[in-house]
Amino acid sequence: MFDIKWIRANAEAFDAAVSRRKGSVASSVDLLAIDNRRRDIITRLNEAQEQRNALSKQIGQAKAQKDEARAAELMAEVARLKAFIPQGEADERAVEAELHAALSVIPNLVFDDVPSGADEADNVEYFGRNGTAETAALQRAPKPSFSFAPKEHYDVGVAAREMDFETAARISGSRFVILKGQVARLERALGQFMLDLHTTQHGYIEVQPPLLVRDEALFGTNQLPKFEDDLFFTQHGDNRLALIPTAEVPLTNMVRESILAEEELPLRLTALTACFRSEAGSAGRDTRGMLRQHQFNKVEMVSITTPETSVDEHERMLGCAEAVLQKLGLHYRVMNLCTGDVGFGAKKTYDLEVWLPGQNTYREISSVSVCGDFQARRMEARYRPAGEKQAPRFVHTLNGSGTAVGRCLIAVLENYQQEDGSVLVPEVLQPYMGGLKSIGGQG
RNA sequence: GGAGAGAUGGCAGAGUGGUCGAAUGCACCGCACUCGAAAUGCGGCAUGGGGGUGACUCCAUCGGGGGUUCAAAUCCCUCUCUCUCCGCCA
Repeated sequence: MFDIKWIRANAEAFDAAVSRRKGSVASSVDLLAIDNRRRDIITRLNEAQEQRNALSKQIGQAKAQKDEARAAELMAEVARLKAFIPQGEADERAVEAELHAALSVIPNLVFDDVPSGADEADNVEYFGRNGTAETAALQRAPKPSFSFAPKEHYDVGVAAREMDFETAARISGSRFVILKGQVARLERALGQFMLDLHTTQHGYIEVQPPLLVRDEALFGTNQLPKFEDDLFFTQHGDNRLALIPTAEVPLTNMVRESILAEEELPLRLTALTACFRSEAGSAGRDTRGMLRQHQFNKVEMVSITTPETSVDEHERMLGCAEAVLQKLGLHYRVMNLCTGDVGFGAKKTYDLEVWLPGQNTYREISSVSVCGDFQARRMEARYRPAGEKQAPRFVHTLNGSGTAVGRCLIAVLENYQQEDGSVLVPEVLQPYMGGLKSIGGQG
């Protein structure tokens, strides 16, 4: 959400930055035209209100002195203004709504170090600050090699038995899955492992948030008004609640309409929740297997920071997500998303793409974004800087998956599969699996 | 689901139609007193918007929205939320 005053003062910079965004048609000329109308209406309305207030005050004084004649005279005078004020108020409401609607659909401006590009093909691999392909490789597992042709996750022996799409479809339709037995337990182990890692090693506070949220919360994290079609809604009476598409929504909105003390920042929150997405517009894509589901589990991280620290926090959060894959021994790469691929609310996004040998490709498993004050403005989330009499400032918000549990399950199944259809359990998950070193083996 | 009460500044809490953006207390900041601190005294301390180079000034805001009135924290409608009691329930 943009500040119209900032656009007014930085019109050229705004237009230049907006033009880097694919398909964005916002122009400062149009916005400032609305703003000029708005200010004109406000100025005239304020003048009329000022007169009314002054006269009303005199009426009060006249009545206090029992001067009814004088009061009646003044009341007649102020009656003239009555014709204008309600109209002026209505005009102001209309033009404020118009401006708000126009500003609501403008995507965030990206940082200068976001590469220009049209789509994901133009994303640039990232090796960390001052990092290189060599230094990054030292921290990451290499691509696994196989003495047989690795299968896709749904064909790996144990998964073929315990991943049930047919039954799920009978109950709920396409893009749902039922996990059973050891595969279900492995999924649970992954979620527990990630949550424990972030809470004990990375300083995040564990949260169990609501999974159903209001429109206002969705506006705060930019799902509304532009991306309503991607959501599922529940209906009760005349009201609706949305099923969260990501825990980013409730976690980030925890600070909405509040003024935090600077000492409370950074505020780091994490949650393991189910996520629900309609996947409108992706019909026919990734239809086999559980890569793209209407419902999936995800561990989400959210950080609320001061403006000065958000960029560093972004790198830190990327490291938190990477730690998950490093400890699981999964090969991956990090992509700095180009202007055409960065999400609506982000100033910059890193995607973690895990290697899937069965598909012989990298697939997104985590997305880590820094949003600046974009969401904070939509939520009215501020903090009061330490020190004397400082005015509140908007916080900065960041969010990242750490990581998508369902997709991580796929990665484990494909990367740790054995020729006999069994799957080795990564060492860090074994405590969560009752010490099992492998699942789906004979006996 | 039924009945009732309520929502006021960072917090607590007055204020039931006119000079109220709002008493008082706490917290916080500054100054005085003090070797220093505590205590005490004095002063300051909401948010958003319009206008002005500026000192400054005007408008709006007492949970959200709408209305009555010359004038609304105060009256009416509505929504949201909180609390109490009853019922039901994981």
